[in-house]
Amino acid sequence: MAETLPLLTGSEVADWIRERIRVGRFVPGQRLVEVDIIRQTGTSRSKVREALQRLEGEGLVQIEEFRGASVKSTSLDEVRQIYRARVALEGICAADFARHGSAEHKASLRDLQSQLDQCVDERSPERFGRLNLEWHRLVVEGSGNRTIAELLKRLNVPIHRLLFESFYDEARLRRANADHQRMVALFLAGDADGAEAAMRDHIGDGFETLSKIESEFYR
Amino acid sequence: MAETLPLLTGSEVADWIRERIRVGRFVPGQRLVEVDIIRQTGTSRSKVREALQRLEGEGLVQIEEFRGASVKSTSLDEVRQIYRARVALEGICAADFARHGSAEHKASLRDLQSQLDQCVDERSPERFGRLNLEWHRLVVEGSGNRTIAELLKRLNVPIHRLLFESFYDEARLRRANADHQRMVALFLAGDADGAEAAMRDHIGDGFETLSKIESEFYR
DNA sequence: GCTGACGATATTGTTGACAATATTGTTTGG
DNA sequence: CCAAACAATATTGTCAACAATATCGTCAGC
Repeated sequence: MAETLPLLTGSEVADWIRERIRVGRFVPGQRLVEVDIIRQTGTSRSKVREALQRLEGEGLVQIEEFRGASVKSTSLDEVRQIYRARVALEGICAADFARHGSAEHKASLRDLQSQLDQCVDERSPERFGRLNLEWHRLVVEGSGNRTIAELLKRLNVPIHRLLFESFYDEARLRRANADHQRMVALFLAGDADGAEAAMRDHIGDGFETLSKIESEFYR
Repeated sequence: MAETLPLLTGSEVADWIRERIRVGRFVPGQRLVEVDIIRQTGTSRSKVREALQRLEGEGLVQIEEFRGASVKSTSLDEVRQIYRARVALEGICAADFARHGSAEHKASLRDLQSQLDQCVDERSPERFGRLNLEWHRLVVEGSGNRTIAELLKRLNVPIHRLLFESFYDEARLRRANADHQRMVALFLAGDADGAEAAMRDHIGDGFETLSKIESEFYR
């Protein structure tokens, strides 16, 4: 069960830690003690230190002198800022995807959408959450902008768990899926402005829902 | 002249390297040999290695095993992607600044604009370039979104020198300043949609100019 | 003269020991 | 019992030595 595989490079250790933060195995505020990570990953200290420095560069952990690394906590206002960035970036990706996206990408998205439609009827918010991530990732990929894709990947790490929480509200789930359906139609029609506006509304809505959730997520 | 001051922390060494990349003292493709940086900064090897790993996390350098770090070069297509991200992010900052920006921030921007106006008559593209950076930074700061500010700071590092080059074209400089003047008016009037549209056009124009410049910048 | 093999040097990767600091536990005086 | 001073431990920061690999120069053979 526990993945105590021996990791090789410092970058892989960073991936390992990032993933654990993403899924909530390491929670905000938690201290990341070097020895513990060495035990769990089977790597050397220099690799762990390298990984932690990398993650600090990404803004995911903070390092205090002689006190070590800890998972950075995210305030509600920071979540708002992240969503504002998402509105801007995914909005423009939606426009670019509608305008320049390949027929293959658009077909993939349409297929994915039909899977999402099933989830709504089956009442499986977990699965919906996963497919939802994939849906958004596909749009960004289809826009052909890897720079923005990278920015979004980083932005999403701190809010990953929140995203899933929001889909336990079924009304929100249904509304989100309706947005998705509408956007798929706009993508296929090549309506860039319409797709961008719809994406911005959709993500804006997402934050509205999120900010109302009772959560001990914030500091 | 040469700043061979002894730097203390690894993070400071990273700042030192990043600044030298930004201003073109380290050019794309150039190898960053640890010993050289140790000599120039007066720090130890572990600090330098820490700095380089951090910078790789930021995507500014690439590290190959047993071949060390080198400044990552930027293709024209990557510049395009960066500009697409800027269009999105600075656009939304413009809207937020027009909507929620403080009177103080708006006054500061108006003052800065008058300095820029002087530059146009004085024909000093270097000074215009510096003030232009400050102008954009001020808008983002005024929007109150530090997350986006951080993203933009990173995005701008690889294109910093290109930005200055574009203002040696006087027509471009005059057009840019006219854009700025128009936007300042929109900010003061609180016209969020107008400000966003203007910012997007302005930055889009910037890329158009850039992509026409003959430059050995790209790989 | 050219090419490929070989060795010398340069550069980076890794490990371990030690120093500096923080954290925790204990004792002592009130 | 509480609090402050002190001691013990844990944790991180730093450095230097060594190993692994790449790069460069040299030379033999054709």
